[in-house]
Amino acid sequence: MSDLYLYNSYTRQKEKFEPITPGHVGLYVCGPTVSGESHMGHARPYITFDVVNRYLKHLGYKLRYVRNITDAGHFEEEGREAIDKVSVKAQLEKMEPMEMVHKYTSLFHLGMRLFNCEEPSIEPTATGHIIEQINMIEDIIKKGYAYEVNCSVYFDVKKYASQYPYGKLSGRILDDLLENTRELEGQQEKRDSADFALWKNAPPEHIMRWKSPWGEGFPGWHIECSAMSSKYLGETFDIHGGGMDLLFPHHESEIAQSTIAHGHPPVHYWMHNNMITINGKKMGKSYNNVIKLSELFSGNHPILEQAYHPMVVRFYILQTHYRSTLDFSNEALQASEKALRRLWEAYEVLQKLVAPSDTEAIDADLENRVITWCRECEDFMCDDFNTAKVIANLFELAPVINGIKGGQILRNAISARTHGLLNETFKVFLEDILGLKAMQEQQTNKLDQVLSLLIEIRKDSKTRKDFATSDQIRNKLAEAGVLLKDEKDGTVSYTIE
RNA sequence: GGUCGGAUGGCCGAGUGGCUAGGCUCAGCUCUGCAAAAGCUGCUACAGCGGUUCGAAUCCGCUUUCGACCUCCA
Repeated sequence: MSDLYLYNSYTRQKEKFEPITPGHVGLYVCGPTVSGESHMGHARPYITFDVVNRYLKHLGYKLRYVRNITDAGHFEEEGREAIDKVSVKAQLEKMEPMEMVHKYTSLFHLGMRLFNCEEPSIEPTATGHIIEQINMIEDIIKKGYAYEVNCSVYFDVKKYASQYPYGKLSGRILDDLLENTRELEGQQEKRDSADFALWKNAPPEHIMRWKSPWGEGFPGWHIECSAMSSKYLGETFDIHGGGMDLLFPHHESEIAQSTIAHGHPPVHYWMHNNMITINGKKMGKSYNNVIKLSELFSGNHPILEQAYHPMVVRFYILQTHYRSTLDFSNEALQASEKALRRLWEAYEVLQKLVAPSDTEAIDADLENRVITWCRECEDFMCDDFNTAKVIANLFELAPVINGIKGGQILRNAISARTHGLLNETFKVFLEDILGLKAMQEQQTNKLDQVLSLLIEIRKDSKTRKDFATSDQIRNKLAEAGVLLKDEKDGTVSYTIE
């Protein structure tokens, strides 16, 4: 097993990954809040950690990957806030909470499937773990680090900070937080502004509510992840992932809660992906600049010049290192589309290439370069999941593949063994690890027969030098999105856009 | 205001001391009936100013500038 190094947000440096139990990894990733449709920004962590999940498996680890669904708390469907406050009647007309949660969970799952993200091992919901959360809160109260006020429970940050390194993960200083003069709801109840809610009393109009030792209410913002991660991964687990914007207060609070409840910090390695920006600004609900996944895939959004295939978006995200910001633009996405298409075609060419018969390479220099490019992919992934460099190397290999096919490079320039390595590298890295797949479905036999006929007719007319007919066939098919390619060997292939 | 992180060629985007990132665009060439695709060639950048060093995009300082977090937020 190669040594994997990953950047730990907690220590702010790359560290060698050492699992708690040899051969096993516990991975927890903060999942979506299903009060609205996922947008492009949400895609980043799920794709990033899908690759982490895939790569850890590739390294031979047995993985338990837990990603929660936040379906509880103080949320309302997007765009409905105003209506909610207008009247009780409006409330009767709107969806049941369960209905809304179901709708957006389904949409989220659809998005994940389109992105070719593997399913987590466990996908626990917050509403399914109210009891676990209540138990944990009771435990924290018992230990003296939480207090009840007006049927709500708050975590005593000041007390915690006097004994534990509160703020270390997010680089926060407690005194600064205490000086915070912002006026927030429920602030008066807290002993200190830095305290956070473990349980909140539900006002009469609040639709999601559960009985608890402190009255009817709902869990606080951070407790679900602590309760569910410890339930399924243990009190201490290997990797916790999420977006950088969750560093504070979410993950900082998770550490505090779990540390009190269990007596030790919950996580060995914290991983955070950076944001997707648009015009330099973070894409987010509060900025009103989101592009929803359905809009992205349909092109139905004023900013979008076209629709983008999920694989293009995935590829676009993986072309950048996960800890860098990634700025959205049509230009960048279109460039990714072309790049992916070229890379994928090279992969398909490679699969059809006849392996060289010789065990000796004619071109020793090329042989060595190919071997190096292939081998480096593993090193790049082991260096904090550098997918950008992996992709760059695959692009180094693409001209070799195309060159062999086109005859510019001799078939025996590389050895049979290296040809095998090349095949293996593309399969493993492109498909298994980066999780990319073909952008179009396999063509049906019928369509293939129809196209074969047209290709045949075109070939005849070309032989007769009737270029008007042959060009008409090619142009009309192109208009329909079927591109014909005259290959060097006289055959004709087609691709469908 | 506090904390943290960026500023790389036409665009996107890797890269922590010397060695080519890569992609897209653009130009030329090869192949082709023409095209497309593919291949080859060309395009040499690191915000600014100082400093350290034999040598810096890469280390240090300052300046300018953008952003994230500090509130729900992937």
